[in-house]
Amino acid sequence: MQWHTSQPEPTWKDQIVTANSRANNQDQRDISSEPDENVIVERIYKAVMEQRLAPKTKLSEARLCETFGVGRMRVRRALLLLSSQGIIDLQSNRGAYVACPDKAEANDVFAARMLIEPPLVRQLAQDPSRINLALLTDHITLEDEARAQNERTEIIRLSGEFHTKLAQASGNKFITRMMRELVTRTSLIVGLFGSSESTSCAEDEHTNILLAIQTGKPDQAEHLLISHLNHIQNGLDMDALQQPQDDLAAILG
Amino acid sequence: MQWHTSQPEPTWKDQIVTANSRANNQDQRDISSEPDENVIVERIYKAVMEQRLAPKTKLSEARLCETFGVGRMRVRRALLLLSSQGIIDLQSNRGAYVACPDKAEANDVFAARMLIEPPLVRQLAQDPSRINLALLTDHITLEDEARAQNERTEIIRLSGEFHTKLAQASGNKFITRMMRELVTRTSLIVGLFGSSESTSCAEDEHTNILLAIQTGKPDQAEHLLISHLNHIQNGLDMDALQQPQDDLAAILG
DNA sequence: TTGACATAGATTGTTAACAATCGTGAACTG
DNA sequence: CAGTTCACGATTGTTAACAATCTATGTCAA
Repeated sequence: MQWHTSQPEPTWKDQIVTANSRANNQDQRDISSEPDENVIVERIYKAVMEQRLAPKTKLSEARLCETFGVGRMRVRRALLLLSSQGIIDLQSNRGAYVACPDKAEANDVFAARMLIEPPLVRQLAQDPSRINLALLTDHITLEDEARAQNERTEIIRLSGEFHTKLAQASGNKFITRMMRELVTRTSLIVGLFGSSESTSCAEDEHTNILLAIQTGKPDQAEHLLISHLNHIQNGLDMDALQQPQDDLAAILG
Repeated sequence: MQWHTSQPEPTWKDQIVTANSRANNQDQRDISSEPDENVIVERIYKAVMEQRLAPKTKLSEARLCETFGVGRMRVRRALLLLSSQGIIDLQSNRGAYVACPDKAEANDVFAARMLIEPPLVRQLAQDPSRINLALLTDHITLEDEARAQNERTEIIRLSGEFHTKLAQASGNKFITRMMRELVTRTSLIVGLFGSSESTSCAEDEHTNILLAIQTGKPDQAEHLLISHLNHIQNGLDMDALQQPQDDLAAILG
């Protein structure tokens, strides 16, 4: 949890490896031992979502190659894709670093979410019979289980992915991609600026939002979601450790 | 304009080359003769926005290499980025093809725009003094000029980019990226399903939307935009040429 | 001791040759 | 003649060696 005291070269190899201990056994059409770049992207994405990969962590090509047992080409393709999603920062001749959102970017993320998510849940609640409700109810079940067993990383990831699944429930590919990107950024932001207990707030807020959607109450659903987003944002201390973009702070930590 | 009778290998080399006849002479920090992959991405993006590159057009690596005078690596990186933006479809061992949205995807695009853009313009009109209004007024000027001189490709591109600039005016990086992607897809969709005159509708609608924003009328701005989007969507004939995802139709054309 | 400078190591960027795959067309067979 | 098979050319995917860049260490002089 103490990202802030980031070492110059943290040992994140195990973190990524264990992330796959329980691979999602669906959508896995290719069982070949050689994972393609999508698998690499997915694993790093998951590690970021679970706040196991700290911002500014260097992802060197050589390390990734031996971690995933892949050639350099696959790694470079994966890094390019991750950078296009804003998950990592690709610096020319200097390597790839986990993205480190600054204050302005954090504001943009929340502003974008405030713009998109309220109309989204309103729309979901307006016609709950036409959306993929099972996706959401199943998710709440997973969240409850993780919370009951106190699995920290699972809780953090699922807490964020609830919002991605709201978009998924709409069945709209573009909304889903956008939300996924915003939620990923939010995870990085919460890891950077969040208080130690605010990393996985929203105990029953997700449940209440889903309930409002299920029972077809657009106004209530929208209101609950706005409160929820405000709650997350208010739990941040934006002046906490405003790190500069270069890696000076990482060395001085 | 007759995309529909697509040849197996159209000669699009000149189309891309001429696209750069008037390179945007800003944000061009590197004057080296070797364009990096971003330039390639930008040129192909522009060609798609101007509906000069038809859906399903094959973009072979070798051709792109000689077109841009670049090594294969740059081209492949550019293609990967374009595919991550959904502009092209990257098929394993078969090459890169300009994306060809189907009916379902078109519906998703308009649904997403209906969800995002109305709240966006409403927000812009709520506080017109805090946004980048010059960006929009300048754009309208460009649009009028292009229309006055009857420059077809310019009109088409600017007509789409107005919406991107609405997002840009908000100053939000994420909204901008999302809108850019949606607008690009819309351009492909209009080219595929649009009637011959509906490709550049919205003669003064953009002007009126901007006016409502400038004068601080959120309700009117939102209403005008919704009408505008409906107008675009209604100008399409979704059963026009519902092409299959594989390239059979291209051969049989 | 401190600073600049130079060199060595490590890391990333690039290139070219090689391997694998796909599409096409000719030849063959029923 | 229709359909299948096979082989060739073209295109994409991969690898490994090479080049360029950056980082860090160590030396030397002030």
